[in-house]
Amino acid sequence: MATRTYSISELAEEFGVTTRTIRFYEEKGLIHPRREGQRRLYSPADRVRIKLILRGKRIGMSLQESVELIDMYDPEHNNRDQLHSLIGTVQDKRAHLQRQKQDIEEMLAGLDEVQALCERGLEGKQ
Amino acid sequence: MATRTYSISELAEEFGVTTRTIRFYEEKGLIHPRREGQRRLYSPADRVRIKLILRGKRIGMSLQESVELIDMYDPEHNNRDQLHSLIGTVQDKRAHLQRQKQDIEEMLAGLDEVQALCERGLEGKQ
DNA sequence: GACCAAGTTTACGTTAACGTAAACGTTGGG
DNA sequence: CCCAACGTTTACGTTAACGTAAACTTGGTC
Repeated sequence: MATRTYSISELAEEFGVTTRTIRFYEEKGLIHPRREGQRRLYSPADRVRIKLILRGKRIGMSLQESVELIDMYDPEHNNRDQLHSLIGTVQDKRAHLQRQKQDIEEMLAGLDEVQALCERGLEGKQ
Repeated sequence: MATRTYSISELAEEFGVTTRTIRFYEEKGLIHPRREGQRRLYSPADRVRIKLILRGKRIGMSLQESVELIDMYDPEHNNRDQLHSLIGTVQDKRAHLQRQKQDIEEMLAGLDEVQALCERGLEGKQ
């Protein structure tokens, strides 16, 4: 089962970024595509990494933060101490994300308010 | 009822930022504190603006974006066209925020997974 | 009156995350 | 054979959001 690969422009278009961005992520050690001669060949795994990085960006994470989060998935952690400290990190990230989620919910509530005010304003002018 | 005011260092400490940051926000036109002689005096309204700006920052908004959102609350919009376009902007912001919220929920689900894996790992080593 | 803490202006420095441009390789089609 | 599309490296430029430092003022206090 020959695993699919992607070209750089293919991924750039899919994710709405430039090829420069994707090369930049490689420069920073965030991804490590294969090479075919000189050309980069991206695996589905590479593609997912990019996707996760961009997801992180959308909620204001730095590239480093995204990578740290992504790397929590792969099991380089073997012994008990590492597992414990990883669980600690997970708790921290969770707390951070929950705070962000609450911020967003407050903003959404604010938008509801604004919209209600707008509609009342329009009603008067009708 | 004499309304309370705040000094710059007071607010800086409350929000965990430097005074430089607060002055920078003023430089960019995000806040307009009164002056008493040379000193800046911040009103409760100023304080809230800073709070909202920092809330925006936490979810990755730029300062400009935060201000745009904050300014949606004050009614400078009088006529129907302005109200309609404001409602449109509200919809856009809402969509954006909902996307971010979903991103966060996905990440939280991912963290649950990681933690479960950790705990299974620890169980084996017990 | 000397001093200190808190505030002020001015100005240059810094970091992240790319943008932009130049100069070059390669490969499939007409 | 040529060129147009796609890719590559190298390198300098850019913007946002402050940090940092220097030099000055001001209000209280010992």
